[in-house]
Amino acid sequence: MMEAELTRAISGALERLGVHVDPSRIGLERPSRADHGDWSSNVALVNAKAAGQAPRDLAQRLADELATADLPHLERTEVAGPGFVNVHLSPSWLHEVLEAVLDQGTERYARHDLGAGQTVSLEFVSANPTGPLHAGGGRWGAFGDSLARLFRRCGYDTVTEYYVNDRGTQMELFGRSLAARLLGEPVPDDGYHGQYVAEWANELAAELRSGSASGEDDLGTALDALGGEAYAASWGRGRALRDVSEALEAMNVGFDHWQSENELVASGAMDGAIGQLSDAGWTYAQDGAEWLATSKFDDTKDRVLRRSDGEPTYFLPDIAYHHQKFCRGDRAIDLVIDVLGADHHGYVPRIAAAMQMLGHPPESYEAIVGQNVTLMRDGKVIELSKRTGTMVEVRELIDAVGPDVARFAFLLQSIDSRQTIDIDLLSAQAAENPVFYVQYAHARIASVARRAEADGVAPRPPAGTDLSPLTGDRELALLRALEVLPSVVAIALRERAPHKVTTWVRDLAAAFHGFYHDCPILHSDVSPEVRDARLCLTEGTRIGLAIGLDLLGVDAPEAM
RNA sequence: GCGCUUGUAGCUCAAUUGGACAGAGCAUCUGACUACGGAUCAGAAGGUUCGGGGUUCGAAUCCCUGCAAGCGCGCCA
Repeated sequence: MMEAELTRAISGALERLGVHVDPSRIGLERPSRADHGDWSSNVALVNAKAAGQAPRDLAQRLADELATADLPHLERTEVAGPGFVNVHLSPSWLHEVLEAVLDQGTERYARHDLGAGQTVSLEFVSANPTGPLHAGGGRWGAFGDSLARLFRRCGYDTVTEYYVNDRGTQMELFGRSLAARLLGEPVPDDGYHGQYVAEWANELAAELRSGSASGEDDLGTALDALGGEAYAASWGRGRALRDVSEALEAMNVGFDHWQSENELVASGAMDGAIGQLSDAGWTYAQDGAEWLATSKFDDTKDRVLRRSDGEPTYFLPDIAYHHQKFCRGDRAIDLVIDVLGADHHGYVPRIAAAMQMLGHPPESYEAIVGQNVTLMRDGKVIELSKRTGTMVEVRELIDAVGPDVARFAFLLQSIDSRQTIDIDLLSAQAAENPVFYVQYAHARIASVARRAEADGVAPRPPAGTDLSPLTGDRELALLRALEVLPSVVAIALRERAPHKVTTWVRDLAAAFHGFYHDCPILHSDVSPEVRDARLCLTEGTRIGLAIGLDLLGVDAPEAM
């Protein structure tokens, strides 16, 4: 808001100086150093050459012109460094920010309409339904879910989805492994060897026994009666999905849509897609297989759609799936996003190519590729292996440290950077996890509110409280932190970087703890005017923390 | 070999995407209210932003190059 007014003022001042700059290209930022003012612009620096003036000269004339402009809260302007124009405002501008925070509350503050009228589909996790979710998968759950929350807060109609690869070789192997365990036979070499397979086989056995009329039939015939390995596979699919969804639910991650590959194929979507591709002339036959000319786009080579034995590769249903994501139900999706691990990045060019062949504009499909998680236990890397069955389940991680610590840990750093999680180290240091620092700030505020209510002073910050007493360094720092939230939300969305919210929420908590330490609120020697203003600031902070923690999918506790 | 991603304090990571003196948390050291919740606060120490060139008012960020790490390069998924 202030930013828009400043842009307008600078633009007007430049016009009066005869320098024409597109308002959208006027750079404005909040300086990191307090003595550089509240806002700073580098327009003079950037446009000096075009204006034919020395940067500092232009800056000085702009600063002078700006000083005479009708700009609310303006205290003074100055030129600094190579040609920055720094703007110093009176604290009243931050008091207005706090008023807006209190007025708009958790629902409306830092909410944008950037995506009004647009729909987005976000797919993430989509781990094969052949076992429990690996702890590394938690990163995609936390990231995808928080990104979806950012999209929603920015006004996008958002659908989250999980693709269930319940068809093909891996499912067959899974069913065979489960059946083998059930019958006490050796698990195939390339099958699933994890401990969970044995446990699930026991569950299946119990179901088979209780389902059979006599209760004594041998398991082999009971299983065969239901469909043998195929039944084991489909039973196992359901068992795995229940496990996965419960684990994600525990981390506060949910999906709007679970898309089964089997159902997709059965619906004829795959045939429709391949028909459309061949009609458009993008397919060709070679060596008995059917190919898609993805190299006509960014892909390095063409890809097989249908093997020479007639079976579709995984790629074909995937195309059909992505194609239909653009038109789920009765509404068109403007943007389809896949969140993928680095081990799948090679897959992006081919699916992007296929989407363009099907008539979707290039910018309507986006792949976010994140780095995988390395899991450690007591300082040693754990390689997950289907063969030996070694893995760490998210469930174990959540059980060990709790959902908030786990989720915060996943969202602590950029998705571009590799993440190492040592489950022992994280457990041992769970109490020092930064999430508690933030939650503690929220709980403290709740505690202050309770105390204030018990004391009968200002049950809640009354509207129209005079905020002008808020001029101390700690108070201003806290106000500044609050002021930034709307742009943090917008930037985090634009950069697809939920971790920026994590960084911000820690900053806000730090500013609050500092304020709380130095600025008594309810002490008897605090005047009612100061007390009320500080109560307002406290409530505003609570709103900011609640918004940030909600975006991160982490609880904002009233007490700890 | 080619491609994608990454390289920042002892460790784990940030850095308003080209801005001013690169910041936090752990870990180390030193301090702080008769507690509105000490799960807090203040201070100290810690840096050739992997090396080398370049672009410009200005580079951790962009370009070139070298080094190192992870991942990918199937009629597997």
